[in-house]
This record gives sequence, C-alpha cells and structure tokens, in this order.
Amino acid sequence: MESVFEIIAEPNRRAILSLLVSSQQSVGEIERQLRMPQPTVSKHLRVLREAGFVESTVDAQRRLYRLKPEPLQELDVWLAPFRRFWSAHLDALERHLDRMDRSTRTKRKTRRSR
Amino acid sequence: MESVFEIIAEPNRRAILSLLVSSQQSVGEIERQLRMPQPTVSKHLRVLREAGFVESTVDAQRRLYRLKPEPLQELDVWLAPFRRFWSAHLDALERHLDRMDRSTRTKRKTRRSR
DNA sequence: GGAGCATATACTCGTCAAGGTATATACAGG
DNA sequence: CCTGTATATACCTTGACGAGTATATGCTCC
Repeated sequence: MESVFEIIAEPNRRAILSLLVSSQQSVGEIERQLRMPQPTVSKHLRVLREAGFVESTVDAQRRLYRLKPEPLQELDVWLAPFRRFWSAHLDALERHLDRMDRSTRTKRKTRRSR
Repeated sequence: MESVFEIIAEPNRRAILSLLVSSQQSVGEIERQLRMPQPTVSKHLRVLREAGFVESTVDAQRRLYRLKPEPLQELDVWLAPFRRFWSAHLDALERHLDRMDRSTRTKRKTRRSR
C-alpha cells in the first residue's frame, strides 16, 4: 500500500474522503452515511490515516476524522503535466465535460458558458 | 478494472502515460525507455487503451500510441472539491510542496517564488 | 512465400488486498 | 464495577491483477 494512487483506487476510501470534504465526521457517522460495516470503515480509515489523507482527534469514545490536504496535492502535482498536455486539446475537453454534464444533470436547460 | 483510479494505480502504467505526455511512441520505444519486457508493455497498453487513456495508429508493423485527455480530466474533475478544501490550508500546501521539491531536486539552490 | 521483425495474446503462478466474522480495547454513566 | 456504546484489531478466505514464459498474428522485404 505504497502510493497515493493505490490508496484512492479503493472506491470506499474515495467515498470516505468525499464525505470528509464538507466537515469532520466520527466513525459511526461515516458508517451510517455510507452504509458500510464498521470494521470496514475502521480499516479504511487506518489506511487513509497511515497514508496521511486523514487525521483523527479523540472525543470521548468517538474519534473524529478530518481531511489532510497533502497527499491529494501530490496527486494534483502529478496531474500537472497532463493538464498542460490537454490544454492543447481544449475542444475535446469541452465536448467531454459537456457530455458528463448532460449525463448527470436531470433538469437543467442552460448551456455551459464559454 | 473499472475506474480511472484503478488504472493509474499501477506504476508501470503511470510511467507509460508520463512517457506519452511529450509525444507519441511505438511499443518498442516504450519498451526500451522503460526497460520493461514487451508483453508487459503490450498488456498495460491494452488496459490503457480500453480505458480510453491512449489510442493507437498503425504504422506498418509498428503501432504508435498517443495520449487521450479525457480520463485524466475525469480525475481532475474528481479532485476539484478537494482543491477547494485545501485552498483554505494554503500554508500547509506551501510547506508540503517545498518539501517535495527539496527531496527530489539535486543541485538547485533557488527558492520557490511565491 | 519464407525469413525476420514488431506486437498481441494465452496460460500459469504467486501475491496481496478487501470483505466477513469474531473479538479486543476503551470510555461513559448509573 | 457493570453495562452499553464506540472503535480498533485479528484471522481467514477469496478474488483479482501483474509477472513471466511461450506462442500466435501480422506486416515487410527479398
């Protein structure tokens, strides 16, 4: 379980990270919101903690987990050269984002502004 | 082998992608530059191709592989909320990037400009 | 059309990580 | 202290993916 990439390859871990973006959560809250068994949550949190994605503070019996930015920033850094690459392909980008947009939204009618 | 994340979890695949950022390459060129056995290269290219990270054009017996931007853009999109999160933690960011910088460079002496 | 090169695929094997279940640790409150 | 709650860990099993080796496909040129 070395790299940032392997850590976020796991869907449940990504779900946990996404949950924590809004605010810190206890293990139980994560468990309930994501509908996953408690040992699973704890184990993934352990992985995330040891990789520096999250940190925890103790609150009585609860442990509150919060995001730490560094590892994902590393990912961002890795992505940088590719961003430079695809800015040469901006048309395809627009088309792609547009397609993603169209497939996820339900009722909007307005077009993406350029 | 579903998600973008699983695809780039593999170090050899990331190496191939990084190679292709500069320009398209034949299988043999990838093989030589990365010092990996040919079937390994072909198999990883297959995965990358099927996931839409690369596309190939035929040139006689060679196949030239080139990057396609979409999947990595997806990654970029996923990263967006976290970027918003950590812009609140800019100090830690600076410190972290600085540390990464220091650990990878060998002879530079100049400081990162803010 | 046969030789040689470039690339793809088939198959086997080992490894490792995720899930499930059970259990341990730790804290709170009566 | 004992019960209940919250979280962590241990152990086992299973499945998937990557490496390696061998072989197939396909193209070129003579």
